[in-house]
Amino acid sequence: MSQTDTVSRILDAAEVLFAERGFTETSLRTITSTAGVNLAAVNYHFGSKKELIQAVFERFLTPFTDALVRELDRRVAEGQTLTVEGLLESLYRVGMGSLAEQGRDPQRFMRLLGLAYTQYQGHLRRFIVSRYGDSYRRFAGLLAQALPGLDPVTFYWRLYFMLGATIFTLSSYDAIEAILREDFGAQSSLPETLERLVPAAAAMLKVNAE
Amino acid sequence: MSQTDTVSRILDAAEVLFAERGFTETSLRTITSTAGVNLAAVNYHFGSKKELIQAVFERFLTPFTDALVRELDRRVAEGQTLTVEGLLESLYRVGMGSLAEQGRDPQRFMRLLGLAYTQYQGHLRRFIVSRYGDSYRRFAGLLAQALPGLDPVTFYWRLYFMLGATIFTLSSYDAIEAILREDFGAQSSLPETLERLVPAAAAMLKVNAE
DNA sequence: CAACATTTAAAACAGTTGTTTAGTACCGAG
DNA sequence: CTCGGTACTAAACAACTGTTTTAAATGTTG
Repeated sequence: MSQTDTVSRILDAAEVLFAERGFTETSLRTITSTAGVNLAAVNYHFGSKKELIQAVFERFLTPFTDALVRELDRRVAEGQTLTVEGLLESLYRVGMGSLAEQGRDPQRFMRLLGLAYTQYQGHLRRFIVSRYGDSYRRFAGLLAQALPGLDPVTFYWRLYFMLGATIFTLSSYDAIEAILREDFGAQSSLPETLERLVPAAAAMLKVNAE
Repeated sequence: MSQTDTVSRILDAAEVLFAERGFTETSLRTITSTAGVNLAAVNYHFGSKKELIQAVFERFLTPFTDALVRELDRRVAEGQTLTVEGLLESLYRVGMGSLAEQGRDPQRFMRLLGLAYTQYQGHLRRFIVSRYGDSYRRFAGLLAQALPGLDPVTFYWRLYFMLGATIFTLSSYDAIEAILREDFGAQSSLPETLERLVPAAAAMLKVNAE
């Protein structure tokens, strides 16, 4: 079993288990046994549980943010006028795309993002902000440009409202979808939900703007 | 030290610590030592840690939902026409009020609600749904009435978008407020944030309605 | 092939977890 | 005063936590 094999087997197992139960609720023994590797392999390859958690996030935040920034750069270079809806669509489409490429589950990604925000793990938030803050500000800046006439403080609160709606909904996607299917018999896919989210979030951002 | 004293001291400490760090990250020893009571008192009075968690939620969800339902009943009985904005205002005002009455911190309440949704505690979600599902449906029903012409599935997704924006934002209120204060020097209070949230959430709910 | 560094393995480590047990202090009723 | 039950406490319990150590296996390079 080569190194990359063990490392990625650990990451795969950790990603799934963390998303399912959270960080503290997932022991290294659970991770290594479902990954089929030795317990000590985690500390050997990653150093500590903390660093394993960060590695899990890094593995799918990096391709995502890279793809997002590339997409934004492309659209700006082409001289496109970027609307609020267009930017949200880019965000969601790139998110789906960059994950689907790797055969990764987008909902798992969202559950992890939700955990990163709510859990008591100072190191994680610090890690994410320091590593991906630039991409975040790039997106936020373009979104602010598409919303002229909005004072900055209001804009940023709404940005958080939007993030909340997105992360919260998608991280509980399975549960919500199950409830709606039971009550209305109507099943909806993740892309459909994002199609509902774009105009709703855009409307929220645009109140009193322009 | 009377029973009620010990019980409520435990609940007070648990509420603060759970909101701060989460459930698994808070040990019974931390709770009992900050409460100034014996370790075994938790299991004696509550049975288990699980039941302590539920008791913490019960203690402030019950007055909140009771007050909300009373308020909704009152407004319906008076024959008021309930708008989306009016309903959201009721929700937020009652939330603030019923907590302020008891001298409880509303943000802590929100952090706990956020945890209930994101943490891996099946028993908690089940407990909350079975205990407070009726009040939830009462509010959702009135909100749906205020949004005629919206198909039920779209309505429910938007309801979750709204919940997400609310819970996510308010549960990270301190962190967000700190960032905005640093970047813009503008400090905002919780009521101000709710005043921003009402029109934004209402706009999101109302897209294409009526 | 030999020598080296990398990787895996089993076992032990020290610390923490929630829970239980056994016993003590208390307090009002008979 | 004594009894019966409630409230509390100290101590121990067994299980589990992340991490480290020691040794064996493996692969790579000269």
